[in-house]
Amino acid sequence: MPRVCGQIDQGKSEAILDAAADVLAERGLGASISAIASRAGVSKQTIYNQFGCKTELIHALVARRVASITAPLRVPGAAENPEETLTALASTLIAIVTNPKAYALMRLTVQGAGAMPELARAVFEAGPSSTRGLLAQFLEAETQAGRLDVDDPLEAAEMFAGMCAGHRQLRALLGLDRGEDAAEIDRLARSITQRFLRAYAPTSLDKKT
Amino acid sequence: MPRVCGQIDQGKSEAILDAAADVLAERGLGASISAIASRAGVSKQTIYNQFGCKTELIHALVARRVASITAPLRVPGAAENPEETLTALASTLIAIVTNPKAYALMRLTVQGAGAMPELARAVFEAGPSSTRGLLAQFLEAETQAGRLDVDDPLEAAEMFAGMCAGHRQLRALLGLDRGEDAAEIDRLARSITQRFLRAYAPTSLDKKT
DNA sequence: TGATTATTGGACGCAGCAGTCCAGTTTACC
DNA sequence: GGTAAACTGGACTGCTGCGTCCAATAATCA
Repeated sequence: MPRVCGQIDQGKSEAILDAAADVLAERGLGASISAIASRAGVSKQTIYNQFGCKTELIHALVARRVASITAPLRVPGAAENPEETLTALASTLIAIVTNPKAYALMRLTVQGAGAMPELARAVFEAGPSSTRGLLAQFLEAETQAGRLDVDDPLEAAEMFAGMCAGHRQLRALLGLDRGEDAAEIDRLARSITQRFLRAYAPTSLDKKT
Repeated sequence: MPRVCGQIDQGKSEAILDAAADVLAERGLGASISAIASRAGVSKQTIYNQFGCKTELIHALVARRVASITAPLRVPGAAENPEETLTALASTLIAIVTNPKAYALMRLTVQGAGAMPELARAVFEAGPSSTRGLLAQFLEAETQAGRLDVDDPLEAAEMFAGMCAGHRQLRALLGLDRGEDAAEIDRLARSITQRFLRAYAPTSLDKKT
């Protein structure tokens, strides 16, 4: 059912990627193209017409997913109040780590790390790595403003991210988690932020609000 | 070359597990029994004689590896000085996270999480989960002794573990890391411990040593 | 030395999957 | 209505892997 001659059917393309995401999440990288085609309600040949090979399909899927997952990850510019900024970021990080789509993607990437190292690197750079960089910039600015005392911003950013991830990331990758309550995420985010601020508070001054 | 009639050759058994560890680390769960047999210098049939099927072989391998990896993970009893205890634990945790054998095992477990969920749970319980429990006990004791002020020991233990793991665990799982310098591990462990102690220091008292 | 048993290596059956091919059909455009 | 393009679905090739089978071999024990 081609809508535009000489052109690929965008609707089918999306349907294929959606189906691929589902099936790959369920069965891992070993999922067959036939299974994806069935799920998408599409012929196997159509998938090959549009993506060429399985690897290309996975690349396309990952690119789309990375974009949608990392979208809320913009660290706000230096606000007056680092606590609110960091709490918001912590919430986002925890939500992402425990988000089924995100860890399905990450599990896929771990599985394919051997066969497609470029993909592993791309996912890491687009997600965790770039977030760490942005957070480090924020921490550095706060330090210059005298509201924090961070000697090594990258290291501190990594600690903050690690505190948010905890074992949740591993549990999610191992399929042991069924998601986190929104209220619990909020509580955790506040707790983490408060501890982090104590750890990096300027030594000579009392901590304000 | 059977050494003892009616008995399985233990030496060969070990050789098979060693080879399986290598080959599975290189090629992931998709590695073939033939490849493992070749590496072990053993016939494929011998593997089936001793382990029955591929799944059993992997279970045996994982059991052995988990034991060897988690061996150094005993948290010492409450020492007089929490800083030394925590620094030592942080070093161990970082070393494990960046230890090729450990993350090869974890990658394997993540890959097989779909097909063998019991194995995923067992690995998680034996490793990260039990460590967190031990650390939580230590933090609770230190709190009762007045040297720390930890309201939620399990949560704090998870934060500590997260600070140690950082992105290193993910990088290792994705095959982006080539291990960490021993000096760097030591420096990191001290840095993490100091920040953690500041975050959880008793509020009304100055921090000693 | 003779009996027993594990090991070996190669062949085999079976199954699943990547990717191709093609005849027939549907759809869009002119 | 006619044409060109994409889609369908099913058959097909080629490959790889699991797990089995078996005749020959080597090592142990009595």
